[in-house]
Amino acid sequence: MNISPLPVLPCMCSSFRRTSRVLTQLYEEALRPLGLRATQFTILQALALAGEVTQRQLGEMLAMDSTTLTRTLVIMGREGWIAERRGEDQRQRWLRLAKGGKTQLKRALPVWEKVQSQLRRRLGDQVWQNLFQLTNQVTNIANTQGDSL
Amino acid sequence: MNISPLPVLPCMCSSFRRTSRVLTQLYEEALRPLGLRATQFTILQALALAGEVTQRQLGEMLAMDSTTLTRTLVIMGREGWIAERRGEDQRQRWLRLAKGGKTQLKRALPVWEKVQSQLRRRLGDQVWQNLFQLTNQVTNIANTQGDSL
DNA sequence: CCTATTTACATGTATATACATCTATTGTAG
DNA sequence: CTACAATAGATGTATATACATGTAAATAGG
Repeated sequence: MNISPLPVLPCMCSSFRRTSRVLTQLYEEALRPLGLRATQFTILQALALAGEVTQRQLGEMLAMDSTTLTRTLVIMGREGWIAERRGEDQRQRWLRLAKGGKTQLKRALPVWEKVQSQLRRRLGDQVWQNLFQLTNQVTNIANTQGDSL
Repeated sequence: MNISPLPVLPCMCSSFRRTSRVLTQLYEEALRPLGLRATQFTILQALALAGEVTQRQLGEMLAMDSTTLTRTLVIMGREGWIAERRGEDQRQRWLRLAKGGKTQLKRALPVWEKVQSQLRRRLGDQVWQNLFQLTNQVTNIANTQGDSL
C-alpha cells in the first residue's frame, strides 16, 4: 500500500537526497524501456541545449565532478550517443551529441514530458515554478558555500 | 572562482539531483573528519529518532530500497554503529543504534548543525521552511505516482 | 629557453543506489 | 495439513558519485 506520508527529516541534505531518490525512480521507470538512466538523459538534454562543451564545462553545468563524467561518458560513447574531439588545448575533450544521441533524445523527450506534466499537475503550477527557483537557489548557494578562499 | 550562476535545468529530476550533489558535497566535507558519509549520518539520525525499526521500515522512512540498506548496514555494523537482532518473524532484522553509533552521532551533531545554520542563514528562514515543506510534498507525491495498481 | 606550477582528464578505490533474482520464512486457500 | 503465494532480506550486477592520485599538456617566472 504505502499511503502513509513519510516523516519530515530535520536535515536539508537528507531531505533533498530522499526526494532525489523518489524522483529518480519515477523518471527512470519511465525511461527504462529506452535503456536510459536519469543521468544519461540529463547529459543528452544538456548537450542539446549547450552545443559543444568541454568535459569540465559540462561538469560545471551539472555540478558534477569532471572525473565522474569520465565513466558515464564511456558508457554513452559505447552506445554511440556522444561524439568527441580534442581541442587546440590537447588536454580538453570537446563533447557533443552524436547522431545516435539525437535520436535517443528525440525518443526520450515525449516520455520525459509525460512524467513532467503528470508531476506538474499533481503539484500545481505555482509549486512547480517555486521548485525550480528554489532548487536553483540552493544549488548556487551551496555550491559557493565552501569557497572560503 | 566559480561565481557564475548555474543554468536552470528544465527537468525537475535533474534539478533535484544536481542540488543533492552540491548539498551532499557541502555536508560531507564537514563530516569527513569524522569518517561519516551523508547517508550514514542520515541513518544514525533516523535511528535516534525512530528507535528500533526493521530494515524495511527504515527503508520506507528514507524512501530507500531495502536492499540498498543491506550494503550500507554492513559498513555501519563493521564500524560498530548499528546493533541488530532477529524478530519473532525470523526474516526481519530489527535495527537500533549501538553504543558506538550514539557516540558517533553525538560527535556529528554539532558539525551538522553548523552546516545547517550557515545554509539557513544564507537562504533565510522563510525559504528554509518552504524547502522542507516542498521537498516533503514532492517526495510524497512522487512516491505514490507510480502506484497505479 | 627551462623549470615549477597549474590545469584537464584518466585511473584506483570506496560508497550509494536500484533492480533482478535467490533463499528462507510466513501467510493463505483448499 | 499441504501446496502456493507473498514477504524480508541477501546477493549479483550495473551505474552514479566523489576524492586521491597519476599523467600529460599548458602556463608562468626567471
